[in-house]
Amino acid sequence: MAEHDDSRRPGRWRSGAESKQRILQVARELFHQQGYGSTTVRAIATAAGVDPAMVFYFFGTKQGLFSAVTDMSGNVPQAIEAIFAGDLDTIGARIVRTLVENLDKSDHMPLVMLTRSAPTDPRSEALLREFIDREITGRLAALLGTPDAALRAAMVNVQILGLAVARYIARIEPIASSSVDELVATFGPLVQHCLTGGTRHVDVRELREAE
Amino acid sequence: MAEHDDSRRPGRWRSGAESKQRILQVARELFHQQGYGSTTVRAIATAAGVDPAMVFYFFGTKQGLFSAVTDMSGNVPQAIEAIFAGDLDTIGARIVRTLVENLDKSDHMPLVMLTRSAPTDPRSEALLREFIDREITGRLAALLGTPDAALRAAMVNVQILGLAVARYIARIEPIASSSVDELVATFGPLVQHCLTGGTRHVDVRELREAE
DNA sequence: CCCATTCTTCATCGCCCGATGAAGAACACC
DNA sequence: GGTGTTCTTCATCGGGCGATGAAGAATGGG
Repeated sequence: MAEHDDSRRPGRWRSGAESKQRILQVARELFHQQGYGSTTVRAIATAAGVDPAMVFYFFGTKQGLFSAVTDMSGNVPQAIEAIFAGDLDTIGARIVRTLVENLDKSDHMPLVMLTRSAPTDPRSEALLREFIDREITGRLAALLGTPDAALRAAMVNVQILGLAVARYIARIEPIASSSVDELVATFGPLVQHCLTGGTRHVDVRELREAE
Repeated sequence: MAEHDDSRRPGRWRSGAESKQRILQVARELFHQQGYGSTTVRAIATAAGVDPAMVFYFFGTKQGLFSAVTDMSGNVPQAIEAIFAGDLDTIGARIVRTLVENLDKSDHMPLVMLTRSAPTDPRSEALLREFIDREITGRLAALLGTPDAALRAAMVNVQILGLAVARYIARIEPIASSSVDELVATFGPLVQHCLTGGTRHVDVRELREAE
């Protein structure tokens, strides 16, 4: 991006759809890096080689652009689908691998974007909560079927959020510069333990009436 | 806060130190709730019943105020000290309890404040990283003394960050509305497992040459 | 009583923000 | 070749931001 000079004159330049795509792509990147509040429409427009007014022409408001960007209709649900396809014994590693691989691509995967925006933007906070509830907690709870499923899913959520923040936001070592395989080796078993590990402190009566 | 009306006239009103304290207190609260970028000096001043210029009079810049607020010279290190005082077998529960109790007080404890600000403020990101490195990773690594200590400490960091984000930022259920005891019961053993659990994938040779 | 110091207010500056509205340039169609 | 639609630019508005500087009011010391 950023080759937007050479004497632009008014009038039709690109197919419109192309400009829209450029804006979307740059917006994804900047929102991903800086979150909603700290990303300005003008910065997006400049980086996309486009007049700021075009952003409003295509998306109405800044929030409209953000909604278009955080819209989860891409292939992300597909990746999530693949997690729950395999067997339960190795789902921990699959969760960690899918998470880190998708986040490393830095392309879309709105989770980091939302996590970055949630602290300052109430809308993002709600979106993040809904996303996790729907795509993680819900599916995990359904998969497990045990009465402590909600609790186990919550533990996995903590792993996911902690991993995302440690690697991509706070950039804590050695998490930040570990390879995907190393992270899977470290946190895969941990997540697995959260889901299918010993009953820990769970009341036996609850388990009995569930099976 | 917010009773700042009744015909204020220019001149000396409070002891100065009192105004400074009011500003600090309100700033702590707002930074804690909204992070650095989304909290305005004007909002702090208004909430403290004070002219915005006073903030700059006392603290120079907005960043100066933030530094004063995030200064870790209070009793927080003391709370951390208590964690490492007890024995290693129950340190997991102590970590979780201390973390949640301090965060619930919402008074200072800059960890959430920094976590909220880190996504948008590079300074906060650095501060957060340094804080965790110094107060958590360093101490844990020294306490364990094993070659995989850094890795285990990193796992604990993920737990801490994940717990903080899930409970205080994304507000994911049932983490957000659990009691302290419930969280300790759930995550204490998990943290303990990270620190003193089975060797998992760790090479046996490394463990041998450490003991 | 005066004066220096400390605290407080006010007016304002310059900047960047999100957003609007009009006007112009390239195209498509007939 | 005119005509209407689509895309693009430009100028601008209103507003909030961080920050500054001067001036005014309470205080305390001599």
